[in-house]
Order: sequence, then C-alpha cells, then structure tokens
Amino acid sequence: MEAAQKAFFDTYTDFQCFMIAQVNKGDFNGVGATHYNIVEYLYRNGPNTGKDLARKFHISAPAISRHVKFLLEKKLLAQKQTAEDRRAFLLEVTEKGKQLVNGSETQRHSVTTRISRQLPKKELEQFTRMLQKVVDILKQEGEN
Amino acid sequence: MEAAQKAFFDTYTDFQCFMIAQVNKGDFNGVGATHYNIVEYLYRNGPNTGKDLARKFHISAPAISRHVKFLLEKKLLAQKQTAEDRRAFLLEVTEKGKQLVNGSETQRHSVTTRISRQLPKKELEQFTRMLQKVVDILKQEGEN
DNA sequence: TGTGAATAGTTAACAAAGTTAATTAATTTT
DNA sequence: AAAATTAATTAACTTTGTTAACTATTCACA
Repeated sequence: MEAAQKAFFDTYTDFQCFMIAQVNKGDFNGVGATHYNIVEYLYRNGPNTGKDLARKFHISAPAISRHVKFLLEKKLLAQKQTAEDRRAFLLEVTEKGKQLVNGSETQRHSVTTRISRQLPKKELEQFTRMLQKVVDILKQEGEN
Repeated sequence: MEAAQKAFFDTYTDFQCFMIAQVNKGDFNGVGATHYNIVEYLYRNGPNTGKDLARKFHISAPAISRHVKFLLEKKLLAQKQTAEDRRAFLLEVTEKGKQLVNGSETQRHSVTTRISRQLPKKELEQFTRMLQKVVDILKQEGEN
C-alpha cells in the first residue's frame, strides 16, 4: 500500500474506532441511539411507514417493529393506518417527540461542538468541505 | 448555532449515518468485526495486553476478555505471560491470524481505497492531516 | 517488611439490538 | 376465485456490549 494511502487508512481506522465507541452511547432517558435516530428522521423527513424506515436504516422489519412499538409506548411517535393500504401505518412524530429532538444534546452535537471549538474557523470550513467530498464519494458507490 | 458549525454538524451527521450502516457488516467466516479489528490492530502494532486493547477500542475489560478467548480458541492469537507482571498477558498474532488479515478485504479497506482513488494525492494528505487533528481532539477529551 | 489499595484478567448475570422463521391480514396477480 | 406477494408482528435466538463480584499479583508506604 502506498504511503499516503497507508497514513489515511491508519487515521481513518483510529477515527472509526472512536465513532463506533461513541455511536452506541446515545441514550436519552432510556431512548437508545436507534430509537432517537428514527424519531429525528421522521421529524426531519415527515411521516413514513415502517417499511420505509427499515430501508432507510438498513435493518430488518422486526427490528423496526420493536423500535416503533417502544416509541409508541413512550408517546414519541403516533401512527395511523393509511387509507390506500390498510396493512401499512404512517408513523409521525408527536409534540413530545419533537421536544425530544429539539432538546437533545446528542453525542453528535457534543462531538461537533468540541471539534468546532478547537479548530480555527478556516480549518473547520476546510475540513467540512473535504468531509463533504468524502461523503459524496461514499454515496456515489452506495447507489450501486 | 453558527453557520460554519452548522455546516460541519450536517456533514458529520451524514458521514456518521454512512458509517453506522457500514461498520457492523464485517464478518469473515464467523470472525466478527471487533474480533477482526483486534487481530488487525495487534498485527500492525505488535503485541499488546488486554488492558491496552480495552483502552484502544473503548470497550470494557470483560468484553475484551471474551473476544480474546474466542480468538485464542480459533488460533488467531497466542498469548504469553509477561515476566515483569505475571497478571498480564501479551497477545500476539499467529501465522493463521496474519493470513486472515492479509486475505481480508474489510469495509475499511474498501472505503479508504475508494476515497484514496478519487481524491488527488495532495488532498488526501491534507485530509489525513486534518482528520488526525480531529482524532487528537477526540482523544484528548476521552482521557478525562 | 507486612498490609492495604490498586491493577489485570476472568466469570456470571444481564440488556440492547440485531437476526431468521413463522403468522396474520390485506393486496395484487393470474 | 385462488395463489402469490406484501406490511407488520411475534417468537426464539445470537452477538456483543455492560456491571458486579472474584482471583491473583503488584505497588505504596508506615
């Protein structure tokens, strides 16, 4: 492996280790990371069915089903049967759910805030641009 | 939230979504992602103790203990008690373990290769430097 | 030098969150 | 109308993390 690529690989590995460790720690009074992500997604993208969520988050229907059940019990989501297909339910975020999203200091918030504080603004902007480029590359191939 | 920080937050969120979806898919004939990461880490960085691994991967000692037990059974690692401290064991990668690492195209490999190919070398180096800085920031606070 | 505190690792019991297989009810296809 | 497909659920299981309690060893120091 070429030197620049090796250096990148090592750093990326380090970063990934951190992220993995980090990502599974989002827990707001018993609302886990995936729970939260579902609520946030529905908040930002409007009502969707369970099937949609499974596709979006790349997890199985039963996994979504359990998450949704939990979120309904917590009154963070509400569901209503669709008229066109009575098997399907549109899930939408309740007021309480919206408050959760608005009030939550996620790890993502805390991490990005920490980084924003410690990098000079110019560098932060540059890093953001480059990270965006990387995300674009990753998405490109994700489409296949 | 300030504009530069908001832009960073959004991009980071995007990136994190991608990572979460990808990260847990590494499984080579029953050797899970964390198993593999441990073997690779020891291969690239030389023998380390369980304690070191727990620190490196940000997971608890018992979790490491179980992973190591599995990897010893699979003969991917070998251990030897250290002379200086008879509580501690140095873990090192066996030939079989090295073969696993050399023969595996991990997610991380494929991702970093894709990025390396599509970014001009100079940009890749720059991105690596900045990502390293970010990792350092994250590590700093991890120490508290 | 002996003792109490700290440390490396393990075991046990548990929790969270994913999986597949099977079931139900509704819809679509033939 | 019957057969196949689909959205959602339930049940049983797996993986992989956690904390608490334990053993064996080492360290600090009165």
